[in-house]
Amino acid sequence: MTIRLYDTSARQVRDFTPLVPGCVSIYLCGATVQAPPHIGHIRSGLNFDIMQRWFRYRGYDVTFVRNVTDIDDKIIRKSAEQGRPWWQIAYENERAFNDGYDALGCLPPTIEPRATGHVPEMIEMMRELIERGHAYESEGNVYFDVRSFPGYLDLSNQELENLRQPESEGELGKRDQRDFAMWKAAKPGEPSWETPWGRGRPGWHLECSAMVRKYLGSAFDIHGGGVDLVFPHHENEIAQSKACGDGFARYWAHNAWVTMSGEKMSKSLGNSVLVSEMVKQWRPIVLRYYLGTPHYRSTIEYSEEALREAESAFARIEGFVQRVVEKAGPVEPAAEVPPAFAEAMDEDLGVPQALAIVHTTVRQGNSALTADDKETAVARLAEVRAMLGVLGLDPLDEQWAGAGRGDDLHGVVDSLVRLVLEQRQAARARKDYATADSIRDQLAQSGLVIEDTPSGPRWQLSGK
RNA sequence: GGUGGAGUGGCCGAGAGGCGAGGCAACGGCCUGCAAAGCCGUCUACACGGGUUCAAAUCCCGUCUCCACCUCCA
Repeated sequence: MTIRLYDTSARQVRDFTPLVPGCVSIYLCGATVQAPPHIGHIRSGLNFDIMQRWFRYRGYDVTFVRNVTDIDDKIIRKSAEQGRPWWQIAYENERAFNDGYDALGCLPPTIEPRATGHVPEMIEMMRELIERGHAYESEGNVYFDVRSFPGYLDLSNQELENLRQPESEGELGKRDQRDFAMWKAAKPGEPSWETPWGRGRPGWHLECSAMVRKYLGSAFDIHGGGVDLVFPHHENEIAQSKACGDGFARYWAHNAWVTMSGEKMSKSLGNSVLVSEMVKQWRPIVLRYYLGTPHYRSTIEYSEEALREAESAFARIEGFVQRVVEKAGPVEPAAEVPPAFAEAMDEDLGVPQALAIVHTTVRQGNSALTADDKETAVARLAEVRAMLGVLGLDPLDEQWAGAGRGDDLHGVVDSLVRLVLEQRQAARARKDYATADSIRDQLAQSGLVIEDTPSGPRWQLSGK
């Protein structure tokens, strides 16, 4: 019954005990909105969406914060290149991210705070850190003194001495080259905010520390993000927050990425597959199945073939759902998922094993359907719907309603197809199979798959 | 150089000392006028070399290959 999670800082799976009984607070590092999302970005959102859903299923009251970092070097550079305000570029991409999350059925976070909306909180934090001797101002920049904080690099298990010496690029006045900027002095023409140390803008890490404190308090349960954030981003967050006296995150969860030909998909490598392109080629629910069902700590190697497999595998589940509903009418999800499914999910969100239970249940349901055992088939479907609901993959859930289904047209097409199928049934009755097959072929050309079942023919779109 | 991760059958993808996840594909069977869908069955694998053990994909030692992070990153 206890949920267990792999904790990056402990480097092992740990029992999850919430800070406040019955509640779980999650902070996920969301997007730096300097470009539209590729499927790797959305995978991260998806992994934590499933985490959120599982905690809810287990009865927790979930507070889920997913931030938007809407100011950074690249946004500023693009703004200059395109001659458009920084906030246009940031907001445009923020919308693209949200479109992606929505398309793949991610539940909205409790709040989605933006970095630039929290400058006063950042200033307050810097003031505290300077007072406590963990930070210093230099030429309008505010740097964190990494040697002043003994726990620095504990999360990534590194030694300060082993870090490669970073190149000092425009970051002058550092006491140690490994000190990082919390605040950057404004250069001419750059967006800037007023502070006690002059005008400037946030560095990359401060916004998360400030927003965590504002929305989740000085200590909270789970901090998530992609593995590539472990260092420097999360180390620097820890340094800032803990040096202020905050307890900060109690568990660290990091998702693996999506690779392309073995290499990490990333904007800078130019091997990105944009979500907006993917949803044109694949049904969103199939994309969700593909990106959401491997374990969150396993790399996904992108391939068209794997996507086609996901499509077939999901069609199998979906076919079962449809056949039961056609035969028995609407079926509500069961109140509880099968115990084996729950066990798998409890153990560090074992979605792949949990999915095996879904498939096994589908097979049992299909057998019941063949045996005309309606009661068992309905019971299995109720379980399947409950399990798919936790994974966000229930095709009957209203979140997917209308997606590619064309509600109004469906009825019209259905009656037209039935008319044609009556002709075919008549042909079959008089054993005129040439005509019957020809009708089936023509319907196939129109994109319809015909199946003859003991209770009559049924049709569906071939893309489903 | 430091730190973390990976190598599983035709393919994808779990597992982490015994009781063979699951899916896709293929093949055979049942069903079907033929199909489709479904069901049953077949193919039974853990990078390499040693070791521990009654028993190793799993633990230990060594080797190889790949990936990631080391101040842009989900």
